[in-house]
Amino acid sequence: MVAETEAGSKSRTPLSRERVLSAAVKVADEGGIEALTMRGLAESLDVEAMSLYYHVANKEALLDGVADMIIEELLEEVAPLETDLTRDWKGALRERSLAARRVMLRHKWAPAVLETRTRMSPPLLLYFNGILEIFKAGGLSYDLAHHALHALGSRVLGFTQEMFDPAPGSDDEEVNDAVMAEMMERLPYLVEMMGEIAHDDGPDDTIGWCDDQTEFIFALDLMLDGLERLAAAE
Amino acid sequence: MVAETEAGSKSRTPLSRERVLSAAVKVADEGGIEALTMRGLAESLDVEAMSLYYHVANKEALLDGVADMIIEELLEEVAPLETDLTRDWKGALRERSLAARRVMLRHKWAPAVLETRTRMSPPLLLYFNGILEIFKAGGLSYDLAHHALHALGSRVLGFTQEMFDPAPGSDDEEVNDAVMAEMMERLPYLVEMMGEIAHDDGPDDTIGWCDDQTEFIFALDLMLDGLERLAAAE
DNA sequence: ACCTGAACACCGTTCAAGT
DNA sequence: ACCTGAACACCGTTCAAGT
Repeated sequence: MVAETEAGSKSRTPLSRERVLSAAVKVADEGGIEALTMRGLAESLDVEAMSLYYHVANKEALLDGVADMIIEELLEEVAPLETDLTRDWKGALRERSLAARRVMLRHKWAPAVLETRTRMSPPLLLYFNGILEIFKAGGLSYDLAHHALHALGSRVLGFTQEMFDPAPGSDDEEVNDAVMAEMMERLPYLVEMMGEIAHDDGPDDTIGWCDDQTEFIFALDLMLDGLERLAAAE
Repeated sequence: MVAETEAGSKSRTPLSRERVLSAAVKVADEGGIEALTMRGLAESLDVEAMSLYYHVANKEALLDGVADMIIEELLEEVAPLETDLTRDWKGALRERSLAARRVMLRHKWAPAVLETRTRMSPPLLLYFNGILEIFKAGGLSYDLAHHALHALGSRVLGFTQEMFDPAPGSDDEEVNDAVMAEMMERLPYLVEMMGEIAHDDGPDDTIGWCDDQTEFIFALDLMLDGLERLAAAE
């Protein structure tokens, strides 16, 4: 009787490290990183929690594996970009950073996870090697390239700490005059800035206040321009 | 009979929000952020875990409070620095960032906690207002100052993601030739860089590889110089 | 080789109750 | 007003046992 193959809960495709990690990414994508528990992950795979331990050592190792999944996706996103590095290393690195950012926007939980990983995994080494290739094509010394890697930091991986959510209590119209007056007094520059910037660039997104993409690019270009200048001076 | 005041475990000084938050910082300083549990914190205060909930709403609120404690320490560290902003805004901001970094080095767990806070607390607003004051003294427009805040990001708060620990398995001398050969082939730029940089700056720290302080300052100056150039062009 | 059940040592948190 | 005990719903993880 081999009929149980299609009988629903019985004999599902066997677990594997790959399947566990993919499922983990999916769980985090759908429910956020706090949804990624060993027990919840197991359930999403229609398996008992303890079965996972046969394929990953523990939760830390699971997160390490998940981080590598993201880096690999990043390598794929970046693969089709490689063209004439020698002609425009700055543009190449810019494109690469923006590609990385696209990946991170698909997995909003990923930056936080990557930041907690400390080990240097093979795919990450590969990724950094690719960035160094761009620097060398541009003629930077290894010394400058090394500093540049640190300086660009998480930006070459596609994320910056976005600092703060849209607004603390943006729905409270109850900013009474007393509070406002005190803010004017104690935080004059902040208040003035908010007044000035808010009008600036029209109603492009919901709040029209801080456009992450714009700020990401601003910082990226600021560093790339600075590096170019340093490279020229070497 | 008021003698129980000195009788040891009885009638200790009563809890308060301040005492809870200070104790929380101390626990994290001594045992790392993972030591900061409601139960552990309570024990350090010689109190039951549930007593904490009278002074903080929950653990998130506790972390919010702890983050504010750090920002306030930061404001104190930065207070004695204020001098002639108009003459040298870049230097002023540089000093401020380095002061902030000193605070973060005293509380190594703090950057990770601050990064998870989303709300804009009063002390944080005050801190940002101070930075804006510097930008304005330097003649930057609010538009540029706003971009600058985003670009400098966590650097004005004294931290950068230090990326990676000293080494993944730095104690294994077992890097056999096969592995090394494969690395040379797949990661030529990384291998070459490591060879070149390692010798560079002598045996200053243990590994002599990545000096966080140096990299922090490199990135900081890179951005400040870039901003200065943009400000001059405005 | 791969998966599981029962159990352990931890979490944060509620709620009714004590002083 | 401030603190507590007992209990609940969750964690990650071990270990001996199943197939």
